Amino acid sequence: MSQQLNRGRIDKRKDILDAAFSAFAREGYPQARVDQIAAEAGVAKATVYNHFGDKENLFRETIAALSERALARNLAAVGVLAEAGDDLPAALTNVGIHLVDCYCDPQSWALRRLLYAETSQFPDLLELTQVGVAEPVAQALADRLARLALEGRIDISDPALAAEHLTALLTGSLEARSRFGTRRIPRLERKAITESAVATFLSAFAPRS
Amino acid sequence: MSQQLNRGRIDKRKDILDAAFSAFAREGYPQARVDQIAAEAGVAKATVYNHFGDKENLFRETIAALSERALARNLAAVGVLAEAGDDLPAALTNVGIHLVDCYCDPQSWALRRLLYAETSQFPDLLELTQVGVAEPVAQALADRLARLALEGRIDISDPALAAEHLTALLTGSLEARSRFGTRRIPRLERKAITESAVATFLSAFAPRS
Amino acid sequence: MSQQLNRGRIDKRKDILDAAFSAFAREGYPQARVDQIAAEAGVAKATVYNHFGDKENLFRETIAALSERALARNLAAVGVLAEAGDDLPAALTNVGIHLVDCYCDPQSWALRRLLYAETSQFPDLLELTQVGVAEPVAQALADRLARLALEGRIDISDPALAAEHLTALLTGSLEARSRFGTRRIPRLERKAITESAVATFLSAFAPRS
Amino acid sequence: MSQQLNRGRIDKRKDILDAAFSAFAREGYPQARVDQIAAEAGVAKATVYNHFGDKENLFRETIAALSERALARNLAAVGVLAEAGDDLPAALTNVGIHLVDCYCDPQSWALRRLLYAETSQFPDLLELTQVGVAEPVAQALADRLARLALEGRIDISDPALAAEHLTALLTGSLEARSRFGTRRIPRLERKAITESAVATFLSAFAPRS
DNA sequence: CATGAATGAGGTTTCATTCAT
DNA sequence: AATGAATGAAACCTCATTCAT
Repeated sequence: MSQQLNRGRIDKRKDILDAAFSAFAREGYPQARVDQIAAEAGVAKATVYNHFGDKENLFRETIAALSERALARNLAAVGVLAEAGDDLPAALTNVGIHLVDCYCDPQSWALRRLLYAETSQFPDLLELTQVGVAEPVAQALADRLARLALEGRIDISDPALAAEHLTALLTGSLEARSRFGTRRIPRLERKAITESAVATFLSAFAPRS
Repeated sequence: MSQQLNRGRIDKRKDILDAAFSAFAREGYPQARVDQIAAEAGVAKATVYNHFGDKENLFRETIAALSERALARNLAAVGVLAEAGDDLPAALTNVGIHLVDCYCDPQSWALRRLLYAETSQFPDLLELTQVGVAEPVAQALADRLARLALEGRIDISDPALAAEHLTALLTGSLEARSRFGTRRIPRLERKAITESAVATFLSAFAPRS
Repeated sequence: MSQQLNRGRIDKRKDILDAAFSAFAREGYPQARVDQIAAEAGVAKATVYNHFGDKENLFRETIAALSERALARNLAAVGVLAEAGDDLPAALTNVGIHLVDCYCDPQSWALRRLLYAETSQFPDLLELTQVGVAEPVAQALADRLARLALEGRIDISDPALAAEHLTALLTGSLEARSRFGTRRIPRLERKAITESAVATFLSAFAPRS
Repeated sequence: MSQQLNRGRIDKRKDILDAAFSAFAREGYPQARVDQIAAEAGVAKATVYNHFGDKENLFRETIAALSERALARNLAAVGVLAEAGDDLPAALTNVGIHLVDCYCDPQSWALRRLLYAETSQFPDLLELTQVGVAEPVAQALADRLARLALEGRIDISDPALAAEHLTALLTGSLEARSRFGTRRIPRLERKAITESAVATFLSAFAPRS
């Protein structure tokens, strides 16, 4: 079997996953129809079953792929804090904007919606994303804040808590403002949200001179 | 027409709504079966249809009932801030605990999960809860904070923003900690969350003496 | 119980029968809904059952009422031949027009459609209308033609057969032309049909001078 | 793809159509149950839906198949008039018998009953059979009669009208005699009907010597 | 491996009918 | 006698899944 053929197979697998994501995001897990996924992927229904066994497993793999992507994007966002120059508010605002962008990404909303919806049916997926995405990101953010604290640029005793609060301030209003991911928040509004969140955060954690 | 009869009707309607909530919360809208709702309510399937027309409308009315209850509970929680004595941190902690309790109420989680899941199918329900629950509660909290600001006890220029941030700090970590409402957060943990949120909030908005 | 009350009951019964006819004619027997009949009659569904026992019997009584009316109308139509003056073609045309009008009456079409449709389910109704409507009318027409034959004005040996042929010539094209009673045939077209039918009939049965 | 496979598909489709015709003819459209059709065809219910989409379309295709067959049979019947020898009455009687046979064919009755019954629900089917069956047959018969008129063997000025009248005389009494297709008319009776119809027709349209 | 056809299980909804008042 | 509420039976249709090719 030539690489050509393998590529073909892999491509087909990817097509199915893409179609599955699209369908699950649009309709939710129970309402998404395997027929439609197959059609959208341009393959026969049975091919979907050949590749993924059953609908449940197709869902699991779809979620796993989304999680992987979400982790990478969020870590990258947190990473921009590494290059914090002298201007701390600007650096925090910068990372904040990236985090908010991640949070507002359509795929992120789709993932969150699916997790919310299928929490009772697939408790393990929740575990997966908590352990595999949320916690590493929180940890990474806490690490960065700890570094800033060590440098005396902010005054926090519990980096994990500070990270939690920063995240809360950044994302707390997005659910309502984006109507659960239904509405796209304009860039300027996102910027304002971020800036006020960072302002409050710095007010609370600014080092006492 | 005896009161007996009317009572019977009302009770039956309520039984169905209760069973519907239970089923929707447990299985989600698409997976909840009308058969099962009827059985759990102790009525014939057709009776459900006599009262509610179809499954969709039954869902709508279930959500509406939940929203009404959620609004009342949240407004009551915010209301405890009215009796703020001299001890502002204590008063904020008190209201915080009540708000966190509302947020963690199983019915609240069920409502949120259903809204998340059915956002695309029922955009109007989302609107309903935003306008009918979230906004009034945010408004009430902002009003209270404005009063405190007028009294010079906190230093905020934008009460709505302060309310948003307070709420974010209080509830931001609940999603992860309760595993989307799947796990019950112990009272002590809820207290700690509230206290740290209030501490950060006061740090940020304490009046400069 | 005053006559007033009896009248009320009778009226209610008649209302139900009218509504039933309307529904059956519009939807056919299986598709007509008892709910709708009750609603259209302005009574409760149970009242329909109090009066008529069940849907089947309601149908039977509706058909019986229609048949009665159809018989009366058709006999009246044939009756106009009694006053045949000197002008035989005119007299035949006159009776022909009346017969065609009867045949094209919306209620007649409704009755025929219902009988056609429910022939297998209600063979007795068919019998009823054959014996109770079609045969008496055919007989009456045959009698009139026999009288004309005796008077030497037409040359027929078998009056029943002549009646059959006259009826066939008059009504044979109505099914197609009215699209099974769906389309209203204009008066002028009905007149032309009648005249050509009578012309052919007289051509065939004119006495050889 | 072997012929075996294609054959299988076609046969299954035909089986379903046969079963559908049988059920519709027996019970009428609304009372015919898709379950039963599937069972009678020896396939699963879903297979019926795979092939025909829904019950309504299955009905449409059933009617279309019946119409096609009816057209062929009727045109063949009219065709026998082409071979009219010297004996005109015999030729007309011959075609008459064939037309009556067509009319009395159980499938013809079933088709007529279904059309009568579903005229309001499926006006297009009526149109289909009028334009696709009744009119071509009438036209063909009129053509034949026109030819005979040209040859001076009958005296008609309007062939279409003559065809209409001949048809009416032939079929006018069949509805009543066969009890709407419920009773089988014996061959001898059919012969007598035909002969008397032809006799009357010829009486009316015999050329004046 | 990919596919088209087939299927069994099950879900929503409707409707004729009855019961208590 | 009249009604509003309740019900059981059943119908149409869908969908995840398998099988033969």
